Amino acid sequence: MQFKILKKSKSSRARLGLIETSHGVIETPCLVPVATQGVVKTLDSKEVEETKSQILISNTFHLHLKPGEKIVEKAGGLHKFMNWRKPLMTDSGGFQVFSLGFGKDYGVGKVLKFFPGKEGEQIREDSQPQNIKIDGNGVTFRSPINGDELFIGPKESMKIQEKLEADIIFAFDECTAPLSDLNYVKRALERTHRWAGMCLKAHSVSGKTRQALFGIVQGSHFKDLREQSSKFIDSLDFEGYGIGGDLGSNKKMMQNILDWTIPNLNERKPRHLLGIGYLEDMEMVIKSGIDTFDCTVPTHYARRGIAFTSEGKINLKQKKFLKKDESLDKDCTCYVCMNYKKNYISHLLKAGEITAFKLLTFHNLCFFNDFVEKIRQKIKRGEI
RNA sequence: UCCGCAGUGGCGCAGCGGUAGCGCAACUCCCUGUUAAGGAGUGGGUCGUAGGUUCGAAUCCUACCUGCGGAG
Repeated sequence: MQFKILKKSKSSRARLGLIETSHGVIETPCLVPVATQGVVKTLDSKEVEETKSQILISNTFHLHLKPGEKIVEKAGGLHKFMNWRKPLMTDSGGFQVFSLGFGKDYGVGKVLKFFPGKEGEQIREDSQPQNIKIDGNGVTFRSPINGDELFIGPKESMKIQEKLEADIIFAFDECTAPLSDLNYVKRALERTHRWAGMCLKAHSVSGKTRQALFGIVQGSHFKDLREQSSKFIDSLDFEGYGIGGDLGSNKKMMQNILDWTIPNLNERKPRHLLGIGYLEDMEMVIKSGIDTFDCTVPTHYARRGIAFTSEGKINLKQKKFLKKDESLDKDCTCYVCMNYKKNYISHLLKAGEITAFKLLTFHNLCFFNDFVEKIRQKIKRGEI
């Protein structure tokens, strides 16, 4: 992998760049659609390409469980397996430490909402999630499929990701919950940092040099820890960075966290923001210096019946859309907007037809990719 | 014409003496490295009509209306 910076903004940390991989070139800043199980839900790979998506991210934990990395390896790697010829990332399974652990226990996401209600609850040092066990070597999960115990640590994650053969892979980390207290996060950060070293070592020994390994910065919403983590991860020999973990309880905090982190990272390496990507977050995130970011929102919300448009989100399940004989977005030129109307998509949703999800997923990805393209244009023109 | 069954929120039903619930639909909100075609909440009924019995009736009785089934 090679990263070339084409232009740096004079007014912010935004930059235009190219990430070159053996499966093609990505123009950054860039949205990374989520293909957890080796598929962007409801679309096939040809359709995803038609949404102008440049790179996808799949998941180590999910593909390890089903179908297992050996199957993917024998099929010729994930690109071939899913018939996706463009670049791919795999996430390390570190997010599942959170989502299947404390995230599940407390019913929270990585961006904390309604902080007042949950203020009393704190995850303290030495506490463990109910369903998984975290220790210095890694994490013991329970398979959501059959309840089997399964252990994933840095070495295991690397081994799985190498067999999956994505172009960019991530170090195994512990994504902490936003309710974690300072002492918990300190301990978790020590683990994540130790694991980062182990991942680098495991990956270099295996000789799979075609894959770029990115290290992940953690530290929750604590300034000292974010600074410490970004400096530490930068000191290691990663080819790029992921910024993960909880990102505070509001947009301002998210920006602060990026401001504490990004200045400490080598500017010649790409920076990926893990799991963030509401439309309203994008410009801020890019101005903070993020090159790529993945987010389930365009695809996930599509399956809730929601379309993103230039006039905001609309919920096509609402009865009123049965009477709207117009495209999802008047300015969008995607295949769905050129060929289908709100009334039909609304009808499909109400009839429980899966094609509704496909049309909405396709449009949302086009809309998000267009949105980022416009931000790239703004950087090019020197506007941000 | 007779006999039987049924009429309860938009729809489908439960309740069968102490002044109404459920599912679906509707509407609102939530989802940010996918446990996710998921979750939370709100509104809406003078219980076919008219009488009667009773302290009290959606619940018992009578008549009528409407629908379904059967007989002739």
